[in-house]
Amino acid sequence: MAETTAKRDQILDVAEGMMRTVGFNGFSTRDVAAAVGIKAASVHYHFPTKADIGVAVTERYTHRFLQDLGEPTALAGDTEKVIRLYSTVFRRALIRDGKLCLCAVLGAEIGGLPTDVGFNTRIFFEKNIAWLATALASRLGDKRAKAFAIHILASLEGAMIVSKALRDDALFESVAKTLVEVTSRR
Amino acid sequence: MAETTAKRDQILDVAEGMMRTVGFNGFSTRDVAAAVGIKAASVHYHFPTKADIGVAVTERYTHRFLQDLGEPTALAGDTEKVIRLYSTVFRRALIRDGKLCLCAVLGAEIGGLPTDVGFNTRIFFEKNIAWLATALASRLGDKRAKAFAIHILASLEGAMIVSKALRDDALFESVAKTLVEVTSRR
DNA sequence: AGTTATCTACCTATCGTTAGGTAGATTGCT
DNA sequence: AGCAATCTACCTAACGATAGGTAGATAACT
Repeated sequence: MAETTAKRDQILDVAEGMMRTVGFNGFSTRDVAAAVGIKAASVHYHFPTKADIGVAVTERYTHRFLQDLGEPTALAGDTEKVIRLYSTVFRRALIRDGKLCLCAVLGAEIGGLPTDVGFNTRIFFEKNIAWLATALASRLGDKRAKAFAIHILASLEGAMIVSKALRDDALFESVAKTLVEVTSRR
Repeated sequence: MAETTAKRDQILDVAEGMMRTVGFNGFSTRDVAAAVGIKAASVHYHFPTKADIGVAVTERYTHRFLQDLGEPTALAGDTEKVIRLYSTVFRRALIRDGKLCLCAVLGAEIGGLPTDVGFNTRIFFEKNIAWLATALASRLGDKRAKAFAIHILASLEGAMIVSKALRDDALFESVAKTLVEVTSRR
């Protein structure tokens, strides 16, 4: 049962990678199949439709992302620490994987996604705003925490896109740094 | 000569709209054709390949965008005014058109674009960073101006995506407002 | 033997693109 | 001014390739 799901996970890994570089409409199930070393028909054994792959990828991504973040209350509302932690999780995606945040890509093409995949994209954003708002609330207050939460999320998602497009990691770092400076000194 | 180019422009208008909602790989030349009331083959009379449409759309978009911004030196380095003007141009795209910035979408799926279209996407970002940096330089100094420029561009691009995905214009406004607060009070 | 995972082989729909043609406007030549 | 040549802007029809997806045989593991 441990090794049985290997191919299924491989499919998700490959599909996630492709979604994060070319978008949901930029690859085919055959591309995924070729990358994991099986035939296209076999992909459909694990996931009946391409949309199902999208749903599974987004669910797993959101779950992992929040797991990486940990408990929002663990940082005692320290704005700088929150931004540093949050930036680190994004940085891993961009610099280690060389890929954008899945939901930055999906959010950009949201009008062209299967309904369920679009829905999961929204869930990701909602959960992340909630996480950030909770993490910041104890010192900033609910209203200001919410505004900062959206700002942090938006800046880093945008920074990833610009940074990746211009192939310059320093741009992402610049945004992360400015974010700390500008929100801590208040 | 005035009416002759109507269809060509219509094609660009429709294609831009589609690129900004479903991404470059989310629509077909037939979709464009149907929307302008001609056949797919006739689209290729005006633009040999789909990539050519992408190139023309990105060129026109970048040109218009910079034209809307005007001269960067006209704002005398006033950070608040720069952000307000810049936000307004983005707001028009999001709230009036109900669509994302073209290059936010293209930047997100840059790995899946024809080379020339990806190239033009980069040009857009470069020119916008340059515009913002120039607009801010006289009061902030070159280094800080560059950092702020990237931050403003990234935040607003990201804000559009999150705002559109969650169908809540207030999120964009919140980022624009926070941006002013956080960068003016320095 | 039964389940799980994969295969071959195929289907239908659509993709971007091309070929070949046509009606009507424009141009160049006499 | 008349007429042939050319151009513009579209058309129908079809191309080969690829999309997502399905049915049924086959292999592998327990």
